[in-house]
Order: sequence, then structure tokens, then C-alpha cells
Amino acid sequence: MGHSRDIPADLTRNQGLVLGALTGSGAPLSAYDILDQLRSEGLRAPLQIYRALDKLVERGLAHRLESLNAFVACTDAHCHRKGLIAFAICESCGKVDEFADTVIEERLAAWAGSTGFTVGRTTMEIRGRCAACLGA
Amino acid sequence: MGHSRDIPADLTRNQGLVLGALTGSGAPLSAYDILDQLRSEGLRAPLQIYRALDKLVERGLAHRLESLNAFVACTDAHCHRKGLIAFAICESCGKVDEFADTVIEERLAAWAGSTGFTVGRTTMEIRGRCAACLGA
DNA sequence: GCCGCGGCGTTATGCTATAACGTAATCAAA
DNA sequence: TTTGATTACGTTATAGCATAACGCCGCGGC
Ligand SMILES: [Zn+2]
Ligand SMILES: [Zn+2]
Ligand SMILES: [Zn+2]
Ligand SMILES: [Zn+2]
Repeated sequence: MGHSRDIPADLTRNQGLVLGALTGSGAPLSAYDILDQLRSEGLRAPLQIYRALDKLVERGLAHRLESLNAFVACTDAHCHRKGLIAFAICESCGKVDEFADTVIEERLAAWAGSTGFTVGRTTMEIRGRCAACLGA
Repeated sequence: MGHSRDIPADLTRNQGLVLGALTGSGAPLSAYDILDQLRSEGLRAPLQIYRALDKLVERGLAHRLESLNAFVACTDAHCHRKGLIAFAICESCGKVDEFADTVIEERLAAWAGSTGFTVGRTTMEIRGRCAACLGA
């Protein structure tokens, strides 16, 4: 079992608030969702959220889910933020499961090698239903 | 080498126009890009484009690229639209390469089996530079 | 005829993201 | 200590992506 990631102390106030909102949510949040939650803290403009998100994503503390236009806090204590990360997104409850698979990564590297493509960022997102929701 | 896909005859006028725009482009197009191209054909509203795109994507004739909020015509003559499709997107020239990898698909199925997750749609998008652009 | 269905056109609206401007705090070099 | 570079911040305005809701029309089956 993974323990939850330590929160760095050097976050700015806005960054801390945004990360807190993400961490406290059981599902991905859009920037505007986050903004709504943080109006009580004095935040008013989307840009305040986006700027904080940029930094958090850059540091691997949060991830952007392209297929949802939304964000989640990173749940991986062991920092596999290097390399490919896959996300399994439950369309029923919103829960997001984050995992890495070196075989897939190798497979991708092999394809890239054979075609001369230089890989930058890779996004992999699986939509479906989690075990809990399937049982219910 | 793949031959290019036959265009089904039963497309509506709008669907045909939209698919034509995508096919004629060397890079992904947003719905609004397409709309701008088709104003000369009498199309005026985003919804006309989105409705056509919905049908084209549903039939596997076009694909949505989540990381770009844009669309491409399917370039695969052999209809691997069943199963996982990966896209390699060149950030320099915009070219999109579409491919399938059964090993990755199996890997994903294995992960799903072990966690009880039921896989629906999967999106896999690789950003980087294509061989041609790297040479230049 | 009549109905159901799918596509169409239009207007209005909502959601997502960034541009452009100026301010303030911090830190290091000069 | 002044200077300049850097980084975050706050605000307003705007750009870009997507859908709701309405009514109309044409076509097939019954
Ligand atoms: Zn993570
Ligand atoms: Zn679930
Ligand atoms: Zn395809
Ligand atoms: Zn290229």
C-alpha cells in the first residue's frame, strides 16, 4: 500500500489552496470547480487557479486529465511522474486510479525507435467503471 | 503501405463536407477551424460541425484528439477502430500518426483484470517530433 | 394519412483557457 | 544600498471549445 505524498512546504498560498482542493476531492476537478471552492478564500479569477495548476503539474503534484479537461492530485507516493503514467477514470463515481506500466512504456519506445518519432509527453486515459461501482 | 480509406456514400451533405475538410488537412482541425473552412459552403453554426463530427467519430471515420481538442480523419484502411488506437502527434508539423499495438492492449486488459476495472474507451496520445521534423 | 425518427438550422448560453496590463516581494550582483 | 532579474500575484478583457433548447423538414413504416 502506498502512503500519501508529503505536501511540500514551499508552495505559495494559492498553490497550497488549489492542491488542498484537489486532495480533498474524491474526483477530478475543473479549474472552475476549484475556483468555486476557493472563492471563500478570496480567489476570484480563473487565472489564479490556472497559474497555480501550472506549477503543481510542473512539479508532478497534480495531473491534468485531457479527456476531462480536469485535474487531480497525484496519488503516487513513489513519484513515477518520470515516465508514462496511465489513468483509469471511473465514469460512474469519478474515482481516478493512477498507475505505471514499464512494458507499455517499452512498447512505445520501440514504436518510436522504429519510426524515428521523438517522444515527449504521453497521455493515457482509460474510461470505464471501477470494481466498486460494478459491484453496486 | 496502407491505401486510403473509401468514403462511404451514405454520408449526409454536412458529414461529407466535414470529413472532406479533415481529409484535406495535413493536421488536426478544431471544430471552429472546420467551420471557417466551410462557411463558403453555407455552414454557419458550430453545432452543424459538432453534429457531423459526432457521427463521423461514432462510425470510426474520424477521431477526436483529446489533448488538442481537435479532430483528424481516420487514416487506417483496415479499420482498427475496434480496440485501442494510439496517436503520435508531431508538435512541430502537426502530422498525426495512428497506430495500434496489441501488446499494449493486452497489458491494459491485464491491469484491468487484476483490479476489477471495466475498460470502456481508451485514449492514448503521444506528443513529440516526427522523423521528418527532426531531420530538418 | 399519420407517426416516429434523424438530420437540419438558428439563437442563446455555458464552460475552458489565455492575453495583456500593472503591482509587489525576493534575491543577488554591483 | 541601489539596481536589475525573477517570480508570484490581482484584475479585466477576450479567445476558444462545446452544448441546450427550440422548431422545421424529409423520409420510412404502418
Ligand atoms: Zn502522479
Ligand atoms: Zn466507480
Ligand atoms: Zn482510425
Ligand atoms: Zn513533424
